[in-house]
Amino acid sequence: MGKLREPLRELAECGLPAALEAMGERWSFLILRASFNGLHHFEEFQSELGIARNILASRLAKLVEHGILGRHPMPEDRRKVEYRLTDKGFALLPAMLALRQWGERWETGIPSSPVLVDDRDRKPIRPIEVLAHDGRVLTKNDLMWVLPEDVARDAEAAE
Amino acid sequence: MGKLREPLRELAECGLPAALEAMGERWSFLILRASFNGLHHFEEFQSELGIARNILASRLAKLVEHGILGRHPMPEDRRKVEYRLTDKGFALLPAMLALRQWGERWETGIPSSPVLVDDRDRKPIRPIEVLAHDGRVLTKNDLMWVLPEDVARDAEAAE
DNA sequence: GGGACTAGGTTGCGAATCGATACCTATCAG
DNA sequence: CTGATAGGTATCGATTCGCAACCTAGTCCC
Repeated sequence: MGKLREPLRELAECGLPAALEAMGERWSFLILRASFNGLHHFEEFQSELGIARNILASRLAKLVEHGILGRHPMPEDRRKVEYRLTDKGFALLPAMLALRQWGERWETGIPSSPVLVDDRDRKPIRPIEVLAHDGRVLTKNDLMWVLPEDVARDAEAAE
Repeated sequence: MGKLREPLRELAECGLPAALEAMGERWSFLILRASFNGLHHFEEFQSELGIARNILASRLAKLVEHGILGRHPMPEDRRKVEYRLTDKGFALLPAMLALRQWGERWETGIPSSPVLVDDRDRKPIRPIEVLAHDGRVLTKNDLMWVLPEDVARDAEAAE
């Protein structure tokens, strides 16, 4: 990726700041992970994560506000509220996995548990990687940043 | 992913907390993005991101300490220091892209710029997704969490 | 060599955020 | 009615953030 012509001083618009606005706080990803793992209730998050109640309340509210979690009061026990991932929240799975996988590979060294598998054959998913249009795995020197207007048009049939 | 047998109360060990320890602060990902985009110097980060100088100094120090950025004093102008991504830092690219892509899709709606392309054909990379062992794209209902000991062994030849 | 300038920080201080703990309000079970 | 449970608030001290001013090498130019 040294292939960049000029340093591209203008980082310009990018979804990253927006994503960080929703997910940037320290506990947000951990709450999300807990959601992915099937936890739904305030007390479950609290005791699993050991987070302070006021912080948890405020993070849950923020995640709900951003449409990442849905807040569903339970009709059969009106003390209870279920927090469940929305589609938008679910769409954070690749980001969460990529981060987790990085931590596993470069920080802890120990394989995470539980593991996400394809339920067809129960084999673990592939590591999250950067792939080319045609599926090749791309590494450092295969990559290049360009402005959208310089992107090769997709000639559908082309080869 | 409702396929989970029991809610897996024990989230157990996972690389995520470790990753967040390194990258969990608000500016860390933005500094990283700037690095990916070819910025190398303190003043460049500062003026590009608009971050306070003391915060920038402390984030850079932390990223260096975690081995995500390397700090290289320049021999030909000894006032200057270059911060460059290490391999470990580079390995955060999928996480950064996944987050950015999520922000783009679910928050801003506008395509990010610059765009990362395969330098072979200049076509944009694929979106970051969860893939099965064999490359199929997996969605919500194809996924399942299991404990590592219950994972189907990789019979190499199998089908 | 001397003065101006530049790169990369550090220091101080007020404002916002975090975290632990205690408390509150519905609801439910017996 | 009584006690326990779920999901929060309120309070308060400890951190962290963000702005601005300042500092220190090293460089540039004459």
